[in-house]
Amino acid sequence: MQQQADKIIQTLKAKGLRVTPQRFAVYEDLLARSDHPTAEQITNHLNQDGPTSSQATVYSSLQALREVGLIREVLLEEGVCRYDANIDPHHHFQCQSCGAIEDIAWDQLQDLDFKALRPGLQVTHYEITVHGGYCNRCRPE
Amino acid sequence: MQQQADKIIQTLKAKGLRVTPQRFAVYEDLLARSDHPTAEQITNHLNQDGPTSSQATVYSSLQALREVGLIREVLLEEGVCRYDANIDPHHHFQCQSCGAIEDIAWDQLQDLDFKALRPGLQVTHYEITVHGGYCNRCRPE
DNA sequence: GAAAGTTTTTGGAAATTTTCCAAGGATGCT
DNA sequence: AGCATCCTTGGAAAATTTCCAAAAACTTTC
Repeated sequence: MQQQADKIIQTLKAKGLRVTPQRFAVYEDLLARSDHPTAEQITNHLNQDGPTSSQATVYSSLQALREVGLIREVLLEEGVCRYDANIDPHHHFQCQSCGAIEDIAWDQLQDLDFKALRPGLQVTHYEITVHGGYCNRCRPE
Repeated sequence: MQQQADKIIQTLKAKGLRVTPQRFAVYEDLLARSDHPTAEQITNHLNQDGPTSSQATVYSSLQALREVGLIREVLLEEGVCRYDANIDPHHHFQCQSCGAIEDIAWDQLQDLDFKALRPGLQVTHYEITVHGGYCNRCRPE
């Protein structure tokens, strides 16, 4: 695990961010989970064994990490901004029963052809959101 | 335009909603524009020539219209919930310069094949969000 | 390794957006 | 028209995010 910590430190430094315990913790937490937590969920998780990061710091850290491209937002529900440390291109699936979000690997869906779009519209990035079905936990038997 | 108004009234009634001036106005406004406005933008637009709908009513109307499936949310920016009266399946394009959102007709992108997804995951709906390029207003030169 | 110069953290206040509430008003049915 | 129900309203409340100035921490420099 020490190697993992070193790698996080090197990553943060490489992006020009100072390595503080709070920022480290936010990024480490996001890297370790795949449930696309909200800022509040991250704050609670970090502080569950004694206070380590204030609310304002978590927001600030998330913003800093997002600005340098280490994490990104996932917006699938009204009024809920979730975060994801998986910055490789990928798609999302949301369970229609419990709302859980899981990743869909990029190569599980074929590449799209944008030739039919109106001229002059050059695509830099796209993403597919899939609704329906049930996640592992909600699967009916 | 009278026919358009009658049609809106019939549509609302058919969904079991009472036709009030405020609810009519919210739906009419959304039908008439394609810029995916926020609740605040709708409120301001409706009240620009004298007060017609309170803030709470606009939110309430939007919620009622969404519950019966006449409008839907569009979530592309953090903390911003936009609304769209186009409920036919379609995709969205967001201009990377000004953030404007425009629709992409469903048949301009090929249908996706979900065979590669894990078993048991039946897809009920999906949607593609395209970032990049420039909208008509931001087109360079 | 201490001082200097930044950047970051913090708690609390403030801003923003959305929801709640109870009262009065409007709508659709008979 | 009368009635039951649903809707609107202003204001308060809730929920989420940002701002602020002071204190603390990180990095660099000497």
